[in-house]
Amino acid sequence: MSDHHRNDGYHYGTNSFYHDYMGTGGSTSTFPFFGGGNSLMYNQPSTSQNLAGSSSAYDPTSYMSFTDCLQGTAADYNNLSGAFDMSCNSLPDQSVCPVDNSSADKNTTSLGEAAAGAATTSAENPRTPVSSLSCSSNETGVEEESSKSNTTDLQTKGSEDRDDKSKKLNKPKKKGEKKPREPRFAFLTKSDIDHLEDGYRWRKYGQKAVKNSPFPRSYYRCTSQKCIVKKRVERSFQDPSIVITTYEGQHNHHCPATLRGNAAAMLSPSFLSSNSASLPTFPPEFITHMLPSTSRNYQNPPYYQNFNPQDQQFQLPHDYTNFFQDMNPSFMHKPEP
DNA sequence: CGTCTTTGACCTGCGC
DNA sequence: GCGCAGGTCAAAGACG
Repeated sequence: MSDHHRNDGYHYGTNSFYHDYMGTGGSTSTFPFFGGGNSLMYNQPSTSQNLAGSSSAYDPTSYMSFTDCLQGTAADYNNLSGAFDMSCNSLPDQSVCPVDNSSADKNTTSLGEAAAGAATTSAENPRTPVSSLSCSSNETGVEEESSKSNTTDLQTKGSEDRDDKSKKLNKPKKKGEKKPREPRFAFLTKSDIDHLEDGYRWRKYGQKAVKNSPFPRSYYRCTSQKCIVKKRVERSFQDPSIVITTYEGQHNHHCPATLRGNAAAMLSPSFLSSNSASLPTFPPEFITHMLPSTSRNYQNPPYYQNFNPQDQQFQLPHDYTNFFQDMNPSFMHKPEP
C-alpha cells in the first residue's frame, strides 16, 4: 500500500470543500487544506438520543445534510463508503440526511475543535495523508472521567467466584442510565500507517476484531492526565488502504508534540486560543470533502448507490471558513499531484 | 524502570 | 432472557 497516487477512483489533490451548516444559514465557503494530503472529512452531527456504547451506533436520523465536496463521481463514494461504514456506518440512500436542528450549534463547535487538534502528520509521515473522511457525533457529552470513577468506586459487588479484576468491572451506573458520549469525528485517511501521528500522545488500551472485517479496531486514549479523549483506529475492509480514525471527546490540554511550525502548530489549541476550550480535535490530515453518515444499511452495500455528489452542497460556518483561509490560502487552489 | 502494547476476560447495550 | 458485538479493563510482556 505504498502507492498513494494510484488511479483508484479517488480524487487526490482536490481541495474544494463545502459544508452545509445544518440550516443555520452559514455561508458557502471553500475549505483550504494542509500539507498535500487530500482528505475526506465526515462530520456527523450531534444527536441527543442515546447512541449506545457501540462505535457504530450513530443515529441515522440525526445527520446533517450532505457536504458535497467530492469532485468525483458517485462511484467514488461507493469506493469510500465501505470504509466509512466501518466507523460511522453507511450512508442513507437519499443524498440529504435528516438533520437534528437542535444540534446545529454543537456541530459548529465540534468542527472547530477538530481543527484544534490538528497535527504533525504531514511533517512526520509525509506519505500518509492522501484521503480522509470524517464524521462526528455530538451526543451529549458528560464527563466520562466521572463515570469511570464511578465504575471503579462502585465495582464492589462482584460474585464471590470472581477475581479482583472482575469486581472492578461491576455496575457503574444506576439502572436505566445510559452512558453519554463525547462528540465524535471519524476521518478516513488513505495511508499505510494505522496509527497516524496527530501531535498528541495516545495509549492503546484495547483491540477488537470487527465484524465483517478482517482488520481489527484499536482503541486509544490520550495519555495526558485528566484528558478523556479517545480514538479508534481501524482499516476499511473494502479498501484496506483507508484508515478510519474516530476521535471522541475534547482535549483539555495543549498539544504536547513538537509542532515544528506546521499545520499542527497553527491548529493547536493554543493557536486557537479564543475557542480552544470548545474545539474538537482534528485529525492529522486535512480535509477536502465532507460526507454524511448514517447507521442504517450497515450490511447492505453499496451505500452510496443513489447518492449524487452534485446534488448537495455544504457550507462551512463563517468562523471555520475564515480560520482555514487565514491558515493557508494556498491550499485553496492546490493542483492535482 | 517507565512507558507502551498485547490480549483474554468482562461489561454493556441492543435486537430478537 | 439470550446471544451478539462493541467497548473497556488490567495483567503480562515487550521495548527503549
